Amino acid sequence: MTPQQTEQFFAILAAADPEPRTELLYDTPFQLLVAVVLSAQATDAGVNKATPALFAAAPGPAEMVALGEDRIRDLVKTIGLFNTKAKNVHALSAILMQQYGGTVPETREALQALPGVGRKTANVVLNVAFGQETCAVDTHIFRVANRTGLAPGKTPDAVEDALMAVIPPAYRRHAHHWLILHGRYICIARRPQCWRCPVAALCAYEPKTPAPLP
DNA sequence: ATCCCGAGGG
DNA sequence: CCCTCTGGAT
Repeated sequence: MTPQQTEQFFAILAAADPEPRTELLYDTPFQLLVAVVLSAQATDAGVNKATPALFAAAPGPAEMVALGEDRIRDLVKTIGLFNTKAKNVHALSAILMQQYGGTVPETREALQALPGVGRKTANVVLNVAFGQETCAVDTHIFRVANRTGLAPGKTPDAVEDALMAVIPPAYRRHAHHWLILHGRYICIARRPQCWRCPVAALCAYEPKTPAPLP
């Protein structure tokens, strides 16, 4: 994709959502962090169902530590990989209390040192909670970057590097948001909805899928 | 490369 | 019934 096409690509996605909300959907960076840790290999619907009760019981890291691993596990039972996730959420909360005064650190290194937090989760927190110009390459963005030809790469890390190299400065802050929504609702894994895709003309994916018969 | 591991969709 | 879903650690 040429730089002009890349510019157009983002201009079109941005036009669909010109002023993405910058307020957190969760009350605090801590709750966002926990929600993203829980979202690994899980559906967003499953996480959205479990988090209200979890955060009602433990809104911050102090309460999460007090709640204890067993009760956390109980509250996230309906999500896959719940054993690992309960352990990580509890351990991570304890570290925030011990090392960061109960706050969420704002650097990639500190975030990635937390249990259950890898590069993708760290990048989401940095972007969504702290407004940094990072792009978290999850399966949605990995697929969109490769399928469209926007920023091809064989590994998520390679795609992230490619994205950071091609995203025009004006779009860097919200590129993550626009790309993930595009992947979630239009450029779907099984059956991309090319017939209603706003960037189909710029996309390398072939054959473009036709609209389903009524 | 393998394990973790429930819910929902096709 | 089989597969995927906003991964991370070993």
